[in-house]
Amino acid sequence: MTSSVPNICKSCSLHCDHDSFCARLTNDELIQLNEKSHSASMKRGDTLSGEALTQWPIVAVSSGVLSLQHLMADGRKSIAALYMQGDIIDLRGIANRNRCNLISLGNSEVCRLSPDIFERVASSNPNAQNSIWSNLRQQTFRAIDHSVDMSKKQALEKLASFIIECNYRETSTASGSVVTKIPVRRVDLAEYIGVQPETVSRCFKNLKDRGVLAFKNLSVVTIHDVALLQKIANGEK
Amino acid sequence: MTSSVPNICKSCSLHCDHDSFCARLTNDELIQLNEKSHSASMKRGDTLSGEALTQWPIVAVSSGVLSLQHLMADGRKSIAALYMQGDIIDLRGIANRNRCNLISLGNSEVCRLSPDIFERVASSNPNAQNSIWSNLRQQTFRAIDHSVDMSKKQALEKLASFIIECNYRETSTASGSVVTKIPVRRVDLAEYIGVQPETVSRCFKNLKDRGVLAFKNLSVVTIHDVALLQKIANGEK
DNA sequence: CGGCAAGTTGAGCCAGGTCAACTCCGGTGG
DNA sequence: CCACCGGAGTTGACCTGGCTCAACTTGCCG
Repeated sequence: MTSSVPNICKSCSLHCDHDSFCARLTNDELIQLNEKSHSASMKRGDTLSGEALTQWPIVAVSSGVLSLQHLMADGRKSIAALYMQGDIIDLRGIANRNRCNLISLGNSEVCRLSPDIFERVASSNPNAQNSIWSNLRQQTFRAIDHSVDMSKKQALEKLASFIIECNYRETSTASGSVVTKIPVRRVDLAEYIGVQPETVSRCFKNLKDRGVLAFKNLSVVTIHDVALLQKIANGEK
Repeated sequence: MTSSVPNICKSCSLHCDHDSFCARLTNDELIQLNEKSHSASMKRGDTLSGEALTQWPIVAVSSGVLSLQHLMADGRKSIAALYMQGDIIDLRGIANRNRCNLISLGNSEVCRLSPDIFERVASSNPNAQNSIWSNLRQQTFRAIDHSVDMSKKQALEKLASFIIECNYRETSTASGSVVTKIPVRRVDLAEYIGVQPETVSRCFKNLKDRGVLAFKNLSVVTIHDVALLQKIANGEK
């Protein structure tokens, strides 16, 4: 049996990107996993929830941005987490907790992995296991940092943190780049950092007026004063 | 070689509690891990940070409550996460992110595991690995839920969520018990839910006045109306 | 029975929520 | 090519929940 990379994986960032999960698999493992998995394109608003998540609770993000959304009884909506390229969303066991949906915030490519094969590969391939573990830990740290941001920071500080986070998480061609893409709409950003869209707008204006950053367009900003942005995010002045 | 459980483990909740990590180890594994680990008692304010965490980034909580604290530039302090009995705190890789400390909020017993042995056991014992994974996922979900609570809820709702979370995480003798221990001081609670101590006090008063709960003493409450508490936590009325 | 830390209560103030009006922009059809 | 439309983002005016600061009460330990 010749084992060659499945076609669909050849062009997938999860396979091409050196330190993501799929890149660590042997060809055989990749084939097995691929056979039992579904890859899918999603567009803004497409949702995975309920049944779909119970049966296929593991989703790998190849491109785009997904959000985990919670809905409160009175209709307040909030984005609990953002997932981007390389994240492996493992929602097994979340059913015990609050109901929530996985919603794409734009065009995105995902791969819905078979839990069985995923688990099997994870325990037989330590290299792959490390990758998963490290990604999961990163998600935990991100969630923890985010909850700190949400609990103590004020709006401007939250926005600054968010921009820095965007810059940091960008599939950084040149890391430390000062041109950063804001990969979500204003209203999604607002839901993620827990303020109103109006407030986001005002805070962006504030940063622009102070010369901290400039807009190329709505979704691309140039950071003129990284140090100051970091100070703001960290609560100085 | 006779393999018997190390003395120190015999009385440790991590070993006795059926579904926690240590309980899943073979005696040999337990002995190996124990040899290279330090167990320690901590009291209120005792801190693990910097060097100590870099070299020994994995801490298992046997009893008590630990907190992960972030400090902002202007002195605002905030508790990012609470760890209780059975949690395995794996801080490997957190150094890339914000500096933070692990601080005990009262008397607690911890076991600082050797990363090497921990990793080795995890990959050779799938049963143990499952336990670790599941705990880490729970931590992630908790952090995500918490960040939702922080970002969109108001003080009363946060407090209600916190009480429910306490009740849920209690090493529940009888689950669903309406008597719940608040395992932290008011000021720590306030830092965790991101409000001022004064506000915590006012919200507790509110819940008491409405008959939702009653105090046995400062740290033990009886929930008289679980349904209402849940509604409040979820933002109804 | 002090003495101190922890928690509570009160009064005033401000960051950000709310609501409404307005602008901007891309798509569509006459 | 322009007029129109609808959704996204912005701006302004007002209001309120929770922060602040200060005084007071309670509980715990020697």
